[in-house]
Amino acid sequence: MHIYHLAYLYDARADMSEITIKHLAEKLNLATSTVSRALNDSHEISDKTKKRVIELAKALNFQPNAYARGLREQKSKTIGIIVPDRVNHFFNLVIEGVETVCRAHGYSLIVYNSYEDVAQEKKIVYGLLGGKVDAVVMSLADEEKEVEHLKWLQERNIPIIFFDRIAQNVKGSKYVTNDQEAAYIGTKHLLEKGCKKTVFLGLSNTSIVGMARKKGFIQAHEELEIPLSNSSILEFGHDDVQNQAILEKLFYKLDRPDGVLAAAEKLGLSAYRALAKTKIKVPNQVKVVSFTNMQVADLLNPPLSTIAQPAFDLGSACATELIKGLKDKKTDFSLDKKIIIPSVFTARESSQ
Amino acid sequence: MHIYHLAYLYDARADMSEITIKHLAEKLNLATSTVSRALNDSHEISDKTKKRVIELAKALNFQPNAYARGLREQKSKTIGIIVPDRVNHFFNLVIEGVETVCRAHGYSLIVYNSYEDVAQEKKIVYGLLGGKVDAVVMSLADEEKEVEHLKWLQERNIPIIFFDRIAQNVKGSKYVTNDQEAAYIGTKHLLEKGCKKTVFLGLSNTSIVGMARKKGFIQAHEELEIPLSNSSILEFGHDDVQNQAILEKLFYKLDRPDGVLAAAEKLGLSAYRALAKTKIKVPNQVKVVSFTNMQVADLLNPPLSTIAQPAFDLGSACATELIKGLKDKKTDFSLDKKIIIPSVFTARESSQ
DNA sequence: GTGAAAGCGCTAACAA
DNA sequence: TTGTTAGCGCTTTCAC
Repeated sequence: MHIYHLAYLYDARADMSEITIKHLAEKLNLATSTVSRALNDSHEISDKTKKRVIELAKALNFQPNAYARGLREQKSKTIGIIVPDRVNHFFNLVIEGVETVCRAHGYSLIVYNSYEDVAQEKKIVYGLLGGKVDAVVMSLADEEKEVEHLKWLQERNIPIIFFDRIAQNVKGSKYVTNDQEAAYIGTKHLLEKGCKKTVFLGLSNTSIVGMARKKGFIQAHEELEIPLSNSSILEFGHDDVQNQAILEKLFYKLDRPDGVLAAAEKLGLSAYRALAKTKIKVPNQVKVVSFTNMQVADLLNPPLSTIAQPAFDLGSACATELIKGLKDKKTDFSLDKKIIIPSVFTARESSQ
Repeated sequence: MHIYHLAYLYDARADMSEITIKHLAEKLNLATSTVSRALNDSHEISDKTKKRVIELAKALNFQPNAYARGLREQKSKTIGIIVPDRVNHFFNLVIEGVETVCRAHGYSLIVYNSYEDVAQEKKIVYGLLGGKVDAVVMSLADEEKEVEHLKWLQERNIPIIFFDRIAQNVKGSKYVTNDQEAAYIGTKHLLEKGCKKTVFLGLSNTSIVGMARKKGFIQAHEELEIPLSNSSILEFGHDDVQNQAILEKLFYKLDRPDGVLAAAEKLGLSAYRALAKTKIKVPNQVKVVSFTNMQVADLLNPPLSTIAQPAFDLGSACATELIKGLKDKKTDFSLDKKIIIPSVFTARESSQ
């Protein structure tokens, strides 16, 4: 009775569950090792056997168990990407670039979201040690306070490639855009168009990206010998409503700025909303240049000049180096180098 | 002092690639099974031993090997989500909703992108059989031509929950928004605002979502007894440039439409661009309602009325049901049911 | 050209 | 309460 019950379960399992190499081997009267070799196109297996094996595998839709293979091989053919904000369009484009290269080389990609939180980032990184990924592409969660978890990962021979918010105190390949130069170009645009009072809108985190952009803003003023007051560099938090309120106040003032460089998309939009809301007709008198990747900058009126990062290219460049290195196994990923990919500045003038 | 001891142990293992349960067991003079049980907080292990084990594990930053565990347990504590377009903002919000619930329950999430391509989707699904995920949340790649791969997955006891572009011929839980109703409301808005000649802009795929929106458009006209000509239902491909050209032509005509319902964000934007480009001053005479999740609709002029899907909620609802079912192991995921979460219609009027 | 057997790291049934 | 052992599915020596 008990036996029948078990037999029944076994049969049910046999049809319903997964096909393994062992099942194939039994059906074909071969050893599992032979089947494995045949499926991996080993040269020591006869063409005839290979054909038999592959045919049956296809017919039964055999899929190798990723975990068994990963355990045995000690690698996963998977790379991980850690971004600070999964919903952000910029990072999505980077991810798409990475994924495209991965797919082309038979790698899988797992996306992790650090929510701009170092604690979360650490959790992700240490979890990665479970062998889930062979390598990591990442943009830091926030200000670079802690790096032990990154060094730890590298010591475990899991290479890291950094992009955008790169680490300063960890060696490795770093892919960035020309943030300072781009901010410089954007600011010069404002100044050359006649802006007399420009402001820089930055997020209050001390991210390397924000710093670079601020430097570019200052650099342009210095070069054109235009004095900058303290009130020209503004810092904002993450609360959009509050930010907009501050900006509205700014634009209501009589000595309001006539040129704005926004170092983040959300700040550019907040500035734009604040301008739109000012009842006195200032919008057209204030030029805005914003770092952004949004697809609708050309639809706004007055138009928003933009600095767009080459996100997709950034991602595919990272992945290309990574996978190449993973394959030849000779690459030294701790080599410190920086690759700069230029942003695209688009000036848009009001038609009115 | 104790700490120093642990640090010493750490150094001793520093060159070894990874810490395993076996390493811990040796250091502690315990069996691997004891260590395993201690780490999993088994009740049959003494508190003292537990403490010793957990302390060392922490000090060495032990991380269990995900592949070994997955292989042994035959489950991965991971769920997969398959979306047609990873870069699309709507799907990103859904993903965020799913991820939030997953994290809260200790599940990992892997995102797969089908690129709106059924062949790609099949590849993903069959690859999933490798045991990488315990369950799947998905929105179909395209028109529902093929479903064997989905049924296959279900037969392998991997539950699927559908959302947005749901399957008609596969049983299961289906989470959707009220597309027909939302389109109906949007269209009625246009008609009540006095539009005499309305057009529906849809993508030419036959997705269930597009169909429902089209139905809503027609329903509103029928209800208000306003006749619809053939030329009122327009279908577009995926080439934005070409779409915009077609729309420009449309708006240049003397008998141009004065109301537009766009069933996809990209079409709404193309229509908007086309309107902005027409030299004759038509923009303000044409009202546009678009399905969209973009964050800047309020910045446009003339304003764009929008129908936004509750993407995050959709995602978290799917994940909640899924994980609950995975946990109690009693849920029948082949039960056919539909959960409708309402969209949000926002009417925006021109201030001019 | 093919088979037998070991072992990747983990958990659980069974022993003690 | 702890130890011994088997085995998840796969690849890879080492035999033959």
